[in-house]
Amino acid sequence: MRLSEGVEWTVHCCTMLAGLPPDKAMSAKKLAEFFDVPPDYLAKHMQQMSKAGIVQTKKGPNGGYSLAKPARDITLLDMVEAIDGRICSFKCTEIRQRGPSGVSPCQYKTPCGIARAMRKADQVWRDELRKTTLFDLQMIGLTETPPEQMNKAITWLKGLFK
Amino acid sequence: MRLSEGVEWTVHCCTMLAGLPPDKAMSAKKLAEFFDVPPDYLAKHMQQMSKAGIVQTKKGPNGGYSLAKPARDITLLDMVEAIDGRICSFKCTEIRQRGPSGVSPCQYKTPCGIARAMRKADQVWRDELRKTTLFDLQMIGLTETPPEQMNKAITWLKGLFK
DNA sequence: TAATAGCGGATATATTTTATCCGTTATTTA
DNA sequence: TAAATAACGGATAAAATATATCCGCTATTA
Ligand code: SF4
Ligand code: SF4
Repeated sequence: MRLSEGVEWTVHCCTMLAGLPPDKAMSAKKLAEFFDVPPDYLAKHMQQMSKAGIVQTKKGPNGGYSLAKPARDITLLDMVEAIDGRICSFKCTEIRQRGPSGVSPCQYKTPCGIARAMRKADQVWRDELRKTTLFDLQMIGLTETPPEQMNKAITWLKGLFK
Repeated sequence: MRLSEGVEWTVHCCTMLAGLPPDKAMSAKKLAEFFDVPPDYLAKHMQQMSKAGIVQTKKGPNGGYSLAKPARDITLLDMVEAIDGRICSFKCTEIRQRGPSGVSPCQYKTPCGIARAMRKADQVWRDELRKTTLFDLQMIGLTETPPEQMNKAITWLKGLFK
């Protein structure tokens, strides 16, 4: 019951992209360098973000990733689901149909109470994630990032786009 | 991001125990037989339920598991946490401290916005699971279980306690 | 035309989940 | 009192999943 670490990576990447000058893109390689994570693996994750329509891509030199839409229109749920999918965290293996008391599948009309409660909880979890947008995260980052880190990051970015 | 199947098993087992005649217990072996799951593995899970104080145990012949408290006082969350633990589904690896912009750990005073939003979502998920009790599940089971299955189950249980 | 960059598929490695086994202690029944 | 039952804990083993790398391909830019 744990989110893949790719979620942490890609959300950070999107926050980075949200702060980029307009019309600028950042390659997976550079993102990986900035966050000190495995470049090829991060690239895989970013490709999922691309397929999910969260980021857009540009090939070739000076290409890379940029947001596909305004940060206000990208929710934390969008990013989580792009990496970890939309399937409910509870997977019913229908054990009620097995064993000495099992009867034919057609007699089970509805998902049982257990599955319903689990799905409801999964739903409220997703609803909560939907409330936070990338814009929110960007604002929090801008106000809470230690000044020293902010300066270092800006310097590093200037070197990138010089 | 998936709950272990032990959750499904043990919740079913607890529902079974909730329906048992008072002063009766059911062994892991019998529970496994009823639900057609691996006996040793189910036993491991039931031991976790025991450690969590959800079920009580009795050794020796005619021993086994029974509820440690009224079904109304056992929540779905209790059972989920007994198996899958209480740690938040989002694990932050502190990548903000790495790479060319990282600064010393003491400069990060609060968990960042990402971690906070994730923990909040985790919280509402647990809050929702807390709303359903074993008693609720028992009632739903009693009203929704197909009659044929109910009869088979009762017959099987009579054989057990004859 | 050379270098860059995303993409998809194949593969390797690590970690976690699932499952089994065994020796121990406690309890009941015969 | 002996034999059977059952929980418990620890040690593995097997399977599945998550993590990570690599390669050839196409598109784009300078
Ligand atoms: S009773 Fe619910 S959780 Fe159990 S097997 Fe059926 S659908 Fe799954
Ligand atoms: S910014 Fe948040 S998610 Fe990212 S490393 Fe720090 S605490 Fe973790």
